[in-house]
Amino acid sequence: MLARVSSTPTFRRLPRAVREQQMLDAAVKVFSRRGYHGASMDEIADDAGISKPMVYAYLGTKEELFVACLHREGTRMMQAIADVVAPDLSADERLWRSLRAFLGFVGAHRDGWSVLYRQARGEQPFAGEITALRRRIVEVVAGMLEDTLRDAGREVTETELEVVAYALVGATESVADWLVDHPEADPEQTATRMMNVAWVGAAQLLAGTSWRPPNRRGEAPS
Amino acid sequence: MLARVSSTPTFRRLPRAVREQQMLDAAVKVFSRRGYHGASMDEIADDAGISKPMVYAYLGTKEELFVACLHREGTRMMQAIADVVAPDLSADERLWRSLRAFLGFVGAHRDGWSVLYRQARGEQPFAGEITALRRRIVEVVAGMLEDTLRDAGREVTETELEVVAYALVGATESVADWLVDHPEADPEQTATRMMNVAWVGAAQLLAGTSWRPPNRRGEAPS
DNA sequence: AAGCATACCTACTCGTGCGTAGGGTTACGC
DNA sequence: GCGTAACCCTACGCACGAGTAGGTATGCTT
Repeated sequence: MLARVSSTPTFRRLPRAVREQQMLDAAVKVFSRRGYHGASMDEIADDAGISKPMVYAYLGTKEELFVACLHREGTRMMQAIADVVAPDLSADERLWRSLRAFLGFVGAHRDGWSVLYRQARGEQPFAGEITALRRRIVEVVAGMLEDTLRDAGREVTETELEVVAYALVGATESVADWLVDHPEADPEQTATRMMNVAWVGAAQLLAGTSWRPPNRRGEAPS
Repeated sequence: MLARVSSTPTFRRLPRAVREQQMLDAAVKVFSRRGYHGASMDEIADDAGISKPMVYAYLGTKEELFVACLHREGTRMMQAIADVVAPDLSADERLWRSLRAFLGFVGAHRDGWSVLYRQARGEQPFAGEITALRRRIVEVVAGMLEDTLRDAGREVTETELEVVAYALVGATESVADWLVDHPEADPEQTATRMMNVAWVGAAQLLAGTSWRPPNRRGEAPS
């Protein structure tokens, strides 16, 4: 039995920490391309240049591996935002910087985060985890809105705030998706456009300019 | 071999069209609860009160079955909107009615459409189909915006329009999700809130009130 | 009443892919 | 140099679930 005929002797044994990162890189890549179920542990192991039992030894089951991917990429994304946002900034500036950082991040890693994120929202085992993350983000956004609103001396119910925040978050996710499959688009400019519709809308709304349903024809009042 | 010991003799043979609907009902239910992969054909058949080969005979493979679900629910949703929108209405009224109908529909079928929709966006085989549908909707929304904008005598690039439309669509989807897991919420009122942020934002924006990125500190101009 | 199409079933095959048993080899401490 | 612990492998067991083969009963037509 001839072993390792030729090929670069890159088969050096590597410390655990390094291999784990390589595995995660491979996993993110394969999960993104094939989806959670479409991805096989064999392919991930193969892509990481390692054999399957190693993956199990280091990162656990497929489900745990996916969570680990989600966790790493999610943390990176949050970090990218945290790096540019300081708590002493005004609410609109905080929102602007977050948006900029977020779309910049998505644009820079066109696969990876946003793809995993979409995957996770569908699959039962992860939907909960993702929903929790999403809720945290919504609360931050709602907080920003509330700050501005308080300065303007306006009262709004919590539900109202929540819905508006959900709308903003959803809009941003959607625009991020758009960014992912428009490689020629500039994240910076896209962020500006997004900020336009989001902030102008929210600001005007909170300032009191509200839209009311028309009652023109055939709408029976109760 | 005793067959059918007791139980209601509901085991009457039913015409194909009826059974197909029962199967689709069961499929939608199971797919929503378990997700595409989590659902088994056995469970769907069981839930429909029928055996597996029947499902294959009438609706084809699992993938085809899921597409059939998507198709039926999607058509129902589109129909709910088409029922209340006439082409001779003003753009804002068209948008308002669509929104109202959409959130009303989602609210009325709290599982079903929106859950399947989320599922489909993640899985590779259906992502294409869903993206196409989504694009059509985005184009409709973009059309509404363009109409209004043309009336206001303002010029905007197609890309700008597309991004704003994507933002609006994403925001609506997100709010729909919120509605799904807030059973106590009123779709009508939610639609109004949504219209507030969407339309006021878009209208103000297209009227020329745009937000510009601040250039306060340390931002080197190119 | 015979014929026939359609509705319907039980009981299989078989691929796929997760997870593991059990064993080799390299580095590092002593 | 020698033990020990970490790294890494080939090869398998096994469950699960999609899809099917082949046969039975029922109602509708003539």
